[in-house]
Amino acid sequence: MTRQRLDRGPSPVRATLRDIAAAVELDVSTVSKVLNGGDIAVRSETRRRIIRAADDLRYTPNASARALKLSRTGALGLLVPDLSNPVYGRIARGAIRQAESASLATFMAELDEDADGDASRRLVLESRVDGLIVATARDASRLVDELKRSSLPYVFVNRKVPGSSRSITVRDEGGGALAAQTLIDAGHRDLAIIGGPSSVDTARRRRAGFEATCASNALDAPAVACGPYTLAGGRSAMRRLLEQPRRPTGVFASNTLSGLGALNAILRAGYAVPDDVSLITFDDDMASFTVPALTAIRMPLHELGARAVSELTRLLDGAPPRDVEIVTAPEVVLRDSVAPPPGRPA
Amino acid sequence: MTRQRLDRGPSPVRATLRDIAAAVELDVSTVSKVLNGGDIAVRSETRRRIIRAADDLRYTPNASARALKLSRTGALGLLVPDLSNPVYGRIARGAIRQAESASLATFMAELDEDADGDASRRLVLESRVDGLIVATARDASRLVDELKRSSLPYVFVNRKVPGSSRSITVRDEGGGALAAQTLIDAGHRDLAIIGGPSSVDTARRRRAGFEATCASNALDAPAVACGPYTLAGGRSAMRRLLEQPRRPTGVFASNTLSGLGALNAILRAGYAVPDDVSLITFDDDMASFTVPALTAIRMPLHELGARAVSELTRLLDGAPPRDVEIVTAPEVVLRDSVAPPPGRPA
DNA sequence: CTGAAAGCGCTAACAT
DNA sequence: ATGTTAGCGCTTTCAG
Repeated sequence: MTRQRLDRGPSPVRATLRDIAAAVELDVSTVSKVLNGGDIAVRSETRRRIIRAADDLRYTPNASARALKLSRTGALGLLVPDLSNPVYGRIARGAIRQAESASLATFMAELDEDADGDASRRLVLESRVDGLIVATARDASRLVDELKRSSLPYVFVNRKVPGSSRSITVRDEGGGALAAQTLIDAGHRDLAIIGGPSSVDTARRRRAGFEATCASNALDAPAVACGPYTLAGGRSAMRRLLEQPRRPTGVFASNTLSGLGALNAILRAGYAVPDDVSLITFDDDMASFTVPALTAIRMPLHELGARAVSELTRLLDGAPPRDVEIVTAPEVVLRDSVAPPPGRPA
Repeated sequence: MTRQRLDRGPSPVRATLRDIAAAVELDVSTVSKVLNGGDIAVRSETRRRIIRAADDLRYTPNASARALKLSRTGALGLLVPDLSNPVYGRIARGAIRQAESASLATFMAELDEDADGDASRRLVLESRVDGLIVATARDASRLVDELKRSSLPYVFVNRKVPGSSRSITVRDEGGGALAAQTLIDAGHRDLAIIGGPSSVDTARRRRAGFEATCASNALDAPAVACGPYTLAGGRSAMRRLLEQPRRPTGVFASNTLSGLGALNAILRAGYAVPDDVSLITFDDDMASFTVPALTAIRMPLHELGARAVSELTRLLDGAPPRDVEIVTAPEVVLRDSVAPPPGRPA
């Protein structure tokens, strides 16, 4: 049996190094060297011929072969809880683009509703990825165990994980603070916050920032109504706030859905926004669609995703993990839901 | 130089077939056979030992090696225009889950804003995927050329492509028809539609269904205002409709953003929804967040994504491509924006 | 400056 | 019932 590979016919589906080598009558190893590094000892005439042939044959290296040889796949995994949530969509966008500019392909998996994170775990067990970005709030301890065992680089995004310094976050405290300041600047002194579950660290940080700013402006502590970050959660939290003896005039809903729920509750209770109560919300996704359009705090989610990837590539290069807080300041997007409190027009 | 591989130490990062073979003192090929097919000629005692060892060593086959050998990667590519659009998020969800249940990993890339679809093209050129799902409205001819040349299976999702029978779609006509019927059932006779760009085939189909239902109910042809599927587009289309001599009492906005824009325009023009004009919109994503909450036509997007994957796997199995229309009927989600026309209470 | 050889982990046709 | 062999496409010493 000869070592010669059978002729694959006139139009090979995809050119390999061997095809190029044959075309220029050189060895595949030479071709490989030229096509990879740039600065190897090779006659420039030879180099030209090789490059030319590669071009003609539309050569692209086979990712599997390279991965097998190098133990590097050129791919990363991005794990999100829920793709139909635009917040994760925006984070994913940022990540995917950054990955592309680092020539990494992106596997995507949903981590919630995925029993034991099977899809994600397979990505690492089958060595499909060089690293993982975990953007889920849910407890993923099974997966994280697997990650530790496999010594695969990974980062968390938008959540701080105790005992693990590899979290990429945005300035949620700053966002909360900005919300408070915006209401205070409009003249409000009776503030309230619709918070999230205390188990969610972004929720805690937003609230902390809000409360700190109230304090530093010598206001009474704001009323607090917490609940799940859902439409219904925001609605019922808002109802509770409206029933308080001293009804707040400025309310911060610390999440998009909460904000929409809150608006809903206010309007249905017969109050006007912003005439009776001002409302400021978090994350900018649907805020412009309501009537009145909601003033909102916008976080640099796109950058968050991008940064997660660049931190991951740092790890791939051997750097030690670290926590990163995106310093880009949150912005307030002024729309129609914040005005001076009643009886105190601007 | 010996052919024996160097000892990798006590705790190999990831077990290979060779490790198992060593453990049970059999040949790797035997181990491979047992772990792959189930029904090969192997002593059941041997089989047990192998399975056991594989289990103990937590063996998972290396995807790159297998891909290289089999010319099958076990991965597919999902190309969407914009991940921050919840419509594509929902399609992606459905696709990813179905892929998982077919043991396929999912690469994700955005096709818009990606010069020449480079990321997507690399997926196919580098042989990273077994097939592609193209869920983008944009012209992707460069990519499609590449696909044809590479003879890689692919399907389009949510768009019919002329001269190509591999489109997975939902019943957009049915959705349009259902919108019309809903308004007609509420008593409306002066209908209008806010349509999309005529270059978008889903937009055309929604409109066709709407108009057909008007006709079959012996109504005058509805007023039509087309524009881009954006908030501003919907707003300005609606303004035009409101300025017409014979103002429509029932309006169908054939896209989510258009619907939001339309609501906006109506309210700002000083009309009430649904008292002065009823509004029904398309896609259910943000419709429940508005005040009043919008009645909407909900399409089976999740199923659309899932079906795209199952059609793709059919192609992978050698079946010829075909167009598929998801027969699951659109649903109307009744909320608060549709009521009988003014002067004709229920 | 270029080539020969070995091997990444896996599978499959062909022995034995 | 199990083993041998070859090779997928690539990179990387090491020799010439």
